[in-house]
Amino acid sequence: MTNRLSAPPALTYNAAVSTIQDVARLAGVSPTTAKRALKEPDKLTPDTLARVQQAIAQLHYEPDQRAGSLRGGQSTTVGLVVGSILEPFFAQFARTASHVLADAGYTLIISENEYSAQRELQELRRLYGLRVAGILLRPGYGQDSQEYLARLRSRGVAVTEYDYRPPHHDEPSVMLDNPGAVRQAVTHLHALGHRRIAALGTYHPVIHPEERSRAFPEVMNALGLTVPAEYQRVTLLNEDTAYALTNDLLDLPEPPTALIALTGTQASGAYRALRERGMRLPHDISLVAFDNYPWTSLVDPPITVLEQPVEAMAERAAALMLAQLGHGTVTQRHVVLGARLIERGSTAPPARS
Amino acid sequence: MTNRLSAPPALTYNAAVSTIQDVARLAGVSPTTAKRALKEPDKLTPDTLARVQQAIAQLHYEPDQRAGSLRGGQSTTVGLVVGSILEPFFAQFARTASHVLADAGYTLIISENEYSAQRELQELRRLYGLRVAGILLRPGYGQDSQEYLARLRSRGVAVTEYDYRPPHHDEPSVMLDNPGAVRQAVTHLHALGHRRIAALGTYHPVIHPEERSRAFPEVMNALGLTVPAEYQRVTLLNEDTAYALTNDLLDLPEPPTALIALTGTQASGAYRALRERGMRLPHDISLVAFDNYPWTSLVDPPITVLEQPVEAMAERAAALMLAQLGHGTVTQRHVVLGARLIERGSTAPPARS
DNA sequence: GGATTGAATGGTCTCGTGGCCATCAGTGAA
DNA sequence: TTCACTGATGGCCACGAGACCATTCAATCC
Repeated sequence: MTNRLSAPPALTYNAAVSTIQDVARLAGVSPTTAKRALKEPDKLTPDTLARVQQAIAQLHYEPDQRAGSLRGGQSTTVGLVVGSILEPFFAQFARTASHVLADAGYTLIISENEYSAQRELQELRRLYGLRVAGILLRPGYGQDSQEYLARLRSRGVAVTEYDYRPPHHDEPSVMLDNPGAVRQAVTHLHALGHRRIAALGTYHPVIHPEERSRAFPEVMNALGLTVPAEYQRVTLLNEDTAYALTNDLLDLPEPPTALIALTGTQASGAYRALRERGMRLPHDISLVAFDNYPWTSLVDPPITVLEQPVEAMAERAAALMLAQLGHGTVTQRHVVLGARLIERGSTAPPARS
Repeated sequence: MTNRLSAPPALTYNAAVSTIQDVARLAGVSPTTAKRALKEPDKLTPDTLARVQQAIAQLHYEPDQRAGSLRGGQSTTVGLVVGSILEPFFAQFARTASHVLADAGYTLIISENEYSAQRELQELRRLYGLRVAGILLRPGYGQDSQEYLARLRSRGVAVTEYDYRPPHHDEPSVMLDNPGAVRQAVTHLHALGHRRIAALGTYHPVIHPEERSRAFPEVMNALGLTVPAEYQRVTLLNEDTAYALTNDLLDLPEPPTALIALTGTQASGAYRALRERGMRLPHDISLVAFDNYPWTSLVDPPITVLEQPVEAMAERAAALMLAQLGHGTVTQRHVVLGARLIERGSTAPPARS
């Protein structure tokens, strides 16, 4: 079991790869005719067609997509840039988009920017190197790649954005109705009697002008409530910062009676903090989480969540992409879909203190 | 906002795409020289090199990988076939493998077989259509694609298997030490005093000869324990069947005092069943789960798990792949890595009944 | 001083497919 | 009979980069 692996003898192997030329030779026709057996079979005599098909079957011929796309035409690959494939939102999005694109003959190439501008640029470069026909992008993480993206567009790469829409962008896009979702959460908590509500998000107006964080104070104000300044901390969107922020919020002299986690990842961090402090849901505090992640219905009590229509979002995004690639048309350039509030056990009226 | 999307005017756009020819023309050298500026810069006069680099920068030239790989050489893409990208094991595997391969200049194309033989064949075809240099495969789901896989190999596609190794396969492979992992779980429970232990797996000897299910009775026997026939039900590996099977096991006259879930997905189904029945862990029953999934440390009590070294597995698999593609060598064709038992709150001595 | 060497650069062909035009045989109408 | 037309098939070139060989020119050696 200690054999050395080395490069396979390419020549020997490649000899077994058959091309349309081989098919043509075996069938006794020209390459052009052989090709037509695949693309325009009705242009051939039934007899010729059968002969070519027989040759194709015998040689197990399968066209080389690289060569096909090289000659002027579009390539059959589409890139998908996600934040992290470990995140169920992105994984589900990738799966659904992949299905829709596969039905139209495209292959999805998934790449992660890992929430880093540098990585994003790197991944966009890689995708362009493969000459993808289009890119489905979750923008906003890598500010620096704006310029590069513009260049890609000018080179005929179709771009569709999802989940976030940067200001001044006019790419076709698919978005969640973030203000509406936040409103649902706040209204739900407000109706239960909560007044001191905090949202775990990022409030930085420039670096990451995240729609949900921006909407939260506005929605609160509309209900006659204010968000104390100490509830609005600028943080990143990951699990650890949500954990830390939750602890900080609960250490305040006037801690919130209800928490809204603006992403599924933050919900996980918040939940961990609550559990470690021995707080009981919903008695000691109420929690609403974005994203209907599997664990939210596994814990006790299950968490009240705002479910994003991930599959619908991916389907619409893929359709927008396909339209740009010349497959079908769509009427709406900018799609906005609503979230669904699923009431479970983590929300209840606040305890009387 | 109701503009119609259609195909971009390809000609206009393509005019903006620059090739090595354009670079050469702008720099006033031949295409060959221009190419050398990228591949063998030390072969050029500093003056010439600078001129070409200036042209490259000005035109934002980036090589077309398709064209490069078409000419005899290997392509720079590698396919990864996973069961489901929603499964954290696969997602983590994909991420790590992607990193390792990217460092060697390869792009990973992820595709899901969704545990279906038909889908797997379809995906393998698609990958071959793109002429990937190699395929990282979780085999065993699609029995039918064996033949196709052999054909791919004979066409020079490198194949590396992970997570499961079908009998009579000699592909380079990376496996978990499944018997050893099962032994760790059983030994742990045995030491706590458990005797009636059940494992959620699939015991079918032909359809899916899964190593873990096969190892379980053997490990039990080695400890002088037997597995009752009614504990060994043939099931699929998904969440719902694990849920149903758990309920069935607990309805038996002599229910197990400890459960081992042989996959992370089955653990989730089992946990759901236990919680719905109001059973308290670890008082009423003990639970050990394969895979250290995020939710297992989020629930109360956290679950005792067998952690797979996913990143190490992916790194080794990617290294095996790279070795076959001629990048570096490895000494071990078949890698087996051990699991780590993480004792948490879901296991304890059985209650005296 | 002519031959030799080697560095620097250029020319040409190839990969597998798609697009376009050419060819050829057969058919029907003027 | 001839011509226009159509259906079936073939020839040729382009796509963009890489491999390999050819060429040029200057420096060096005997």
